[in-house]
Amino acid sequence: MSLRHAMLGLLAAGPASGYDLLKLFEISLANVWPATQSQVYAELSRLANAGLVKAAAEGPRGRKEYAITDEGLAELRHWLTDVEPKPVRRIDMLLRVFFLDRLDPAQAHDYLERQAAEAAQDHEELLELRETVSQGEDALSVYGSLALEWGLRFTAMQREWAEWAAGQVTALGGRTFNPVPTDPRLFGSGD
Amino acid sequence: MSLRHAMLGLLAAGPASGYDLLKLFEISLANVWPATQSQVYAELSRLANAGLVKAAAEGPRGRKEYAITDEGLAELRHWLTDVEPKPVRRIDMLLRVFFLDRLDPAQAHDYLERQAAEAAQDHEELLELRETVSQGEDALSVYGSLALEWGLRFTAMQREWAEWAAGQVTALGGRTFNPVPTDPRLFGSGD
DNA sequence: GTTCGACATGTCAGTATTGGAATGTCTGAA
DNA sequence: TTCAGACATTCCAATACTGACATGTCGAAC
Repeated sequence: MSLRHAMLGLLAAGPASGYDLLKLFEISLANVWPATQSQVYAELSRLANAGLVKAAAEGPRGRKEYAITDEGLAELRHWLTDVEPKPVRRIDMLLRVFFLDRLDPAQAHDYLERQAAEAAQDHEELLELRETVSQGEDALSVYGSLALEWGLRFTAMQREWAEWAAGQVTALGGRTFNPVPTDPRLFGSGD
Repeated sequence: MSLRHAMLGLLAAGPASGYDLLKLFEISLANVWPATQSQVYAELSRLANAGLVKAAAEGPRGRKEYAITDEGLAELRHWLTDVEPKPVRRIDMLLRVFFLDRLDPAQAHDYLERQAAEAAQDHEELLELRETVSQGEDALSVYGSLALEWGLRFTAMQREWAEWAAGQVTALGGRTFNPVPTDPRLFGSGD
């Protein structure tokens, strides 16, 4: 239910329409929780239905502004203090690492070097983003900069790891492996 | 379509039943791509339907073993070499950081300290896992250890970041912020 | 000889996410 | 004046994932 709480979090800073929220998602939260139009509008209805937000004003072009309710604010605080965040569970980039033995060592090495390059580029982009954003003094910018620092550290770590792993693959060379055990000796010592 | 390719990757090491695959997911891939029973059996049918695997043998208790086909092997290699992995997009732990200004500074600090502790514990668990697994000499273990090293670096990074961020929040104290801009001056210089 | 637990597969309803289509309004620039 | 582009909402079909339910078999230990 993180989308729901992300929307409550944004609305906690002031009333907004679905359209506004969508822009806020794109500008501030794109790197931690992307959301599509259909998701935002649908969830806004559910939120209103649940009494966590209420219609606050109508504007031109059918614009509908919503404001967070006391109940919504309580729910947001509850989520922040009492519910532990769900850890990231699926990492496509790492999943593939398990199957790199199906490739030539040279191809496996390339894969890891590509990941290093990708991480380096992401790192650069975050540095640029920091320049763009550092003017802002609002809360989203201040706390957002903590998140940005996480991204910087993450991409740096990923780049270093991928370089290291590429080196390991080269060191391993084209050696072959014992079969993966799937019989009654399942997951024994591998000998 | 990562589940599909994860299954092809496992079947590339030898024939297996849905039940076998489920165990392999739990033991080897739980930290990078968890899968449930219903997912595995359903995907196995689709894979067979698409000609990427074929029924290889039947055993007691209705056991059905599948083997990867040449087409399946080609698809696996194509996925590994030509399709870039999808980056992780949703990070619940970081999303919450954006809304920490809705809490007392003390509570925000606690949140970050809890994340540090969580990361430290995950790090310990991975160290234990490394001891358990290091006996294995099969390919999943060898390449899996590259993935494990990623986890070790990731949890170390996360712990350090969270400690740092907790310190930042304390340094910021209880200061207040400018409102998040949502009006015509949208996302200006924040002044 | 029974019974418990591991082996083994299949189905279902509910939720989250994606991406696109459909529709219409207002404003500013050419 | 007209017309492109931003503003603004709603609905839909397809896919992915979760957690539970249903069903049955085999082997080993008691």
